[in-house]
Amino acid sequence: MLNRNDYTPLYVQLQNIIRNDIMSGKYKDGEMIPSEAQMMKLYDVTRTTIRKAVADLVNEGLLVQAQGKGIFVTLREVKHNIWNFSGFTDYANKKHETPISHVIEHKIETIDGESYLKLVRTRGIQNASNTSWLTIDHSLIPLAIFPGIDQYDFSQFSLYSTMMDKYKVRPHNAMLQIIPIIGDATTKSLLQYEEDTPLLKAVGTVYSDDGVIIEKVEVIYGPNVDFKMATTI
Amino acid sequence: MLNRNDYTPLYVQLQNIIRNDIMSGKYKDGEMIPSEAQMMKLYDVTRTTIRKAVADLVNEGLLVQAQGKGIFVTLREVKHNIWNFSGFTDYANKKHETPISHVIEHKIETIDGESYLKLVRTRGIQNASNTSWLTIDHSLIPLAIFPGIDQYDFSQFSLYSTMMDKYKVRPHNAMLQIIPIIGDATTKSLLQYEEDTPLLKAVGTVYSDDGVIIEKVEVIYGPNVDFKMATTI
DNA sequence: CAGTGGTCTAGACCACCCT
DNA sequence: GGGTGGTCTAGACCACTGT
Repeated sequence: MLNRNDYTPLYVQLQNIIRNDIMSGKYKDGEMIPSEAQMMKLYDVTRTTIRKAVADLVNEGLLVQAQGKGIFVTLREVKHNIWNFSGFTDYANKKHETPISHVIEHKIETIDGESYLKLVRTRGIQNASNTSWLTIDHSLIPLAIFPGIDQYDFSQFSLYSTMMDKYKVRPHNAMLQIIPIIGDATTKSLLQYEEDTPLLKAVGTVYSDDGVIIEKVEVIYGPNVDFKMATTI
Repeated sequence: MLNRNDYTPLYVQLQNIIRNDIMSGKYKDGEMIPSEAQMMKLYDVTRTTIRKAVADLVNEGLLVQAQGKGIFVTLREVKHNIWNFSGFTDYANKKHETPISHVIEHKIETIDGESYLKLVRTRGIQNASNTSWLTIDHSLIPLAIFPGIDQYDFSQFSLYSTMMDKYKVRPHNAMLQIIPIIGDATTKSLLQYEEDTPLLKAVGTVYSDDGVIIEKVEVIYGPNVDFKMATTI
């Protein structure tokens, strides 16, 4: 039942109840769950609260609503919409998820006489019980522009926040190429999937306001990541 | 302004207005749009309606809301797109190549009580001696908006030119999702490649100035197409 | 017809952010 | 403090679905 003294919003509590009922098998795939009117009585909240809870679950892809029929369970892949470079952390927070980074590689590398911090990370979100890894990021950060940036621990701190806060350099735009790939064994194990699902990789360069290259980046997106964009024609 | 006699829900009308204001550059990337309270006065609807409109656009990834701050545009504008929807013809001409279209399917189809022209084409460029096919396009064009558009031969005429010239409807913006796929046998034979190279597919919706859906589109890009973009962070 | 979700109104109180 | 979004209440009328 709902706890009105809890600081957790009622609609979140309600979502958890519904999610649980689905996961525990009380409501099975394709089956109808109680109608909005029934849930109003059942949980003693208004329809707005019910609809907010349901709308979010519809958005997650766990439920579908059909006018005149009811609310039905549709178990399928949960898709996320982050192709953004701009802030994995922001994205995760917005979704009420906890962002996680794991540093795989962190070393200084010299390429064509230039020193870079090479950073390889996996990034994901952690909810309640389990962690899902979403991307593998390879970054090269020029030490000439960010001297000493190799001291920071980027499993804890956001790369872009550090650039802005400590170096007063703001990532501004990026040139990217999108490439479809078949993940190799390492990729599969890092992103925890099995089949030969093709993935997306973005390869490109990130520039500051001044047009200086501040990062060369390569991001592999896992099978659960949605890559959405808007464009003018 | 909103039209209360229109059968279109107010929040949809509102979404179209906001989407348009973003696409037209009235609200720029990163900028704040009017607050919920301001929009209540501006459009004379309740906050619920505003919030519904905004919530959907947040979900589309066009806006973000920040408590205590406001509603902000997060348009990741694609500036250079080799793959553009805006006119395969234009693109080819710019490259001094001759564009070619081949119509594979051209028929009327009814989906959910709506009639559409279903158009499947392969498109490519022809230079000197040989032709290379670059994309496979699936389009659904609503006949309610383009009555009689099925009479035109789209191996000869550009779809968008026809829309503009004959129907005075201008494609304005698109919402797309990019998906990596493995081509099936048909795809391989149409795009003339052999190996199990993964390809890119764009699935989305094209809107006119008025926010009306004028095309549902699915484009498969062949192995020779570069998918590049520039974006602000 | 009764039951379902879809839309909308008119309020209320709160937590958060900035100055 | 004043403005912002976040949550919630208590209604209303409508369109759609099934029997």
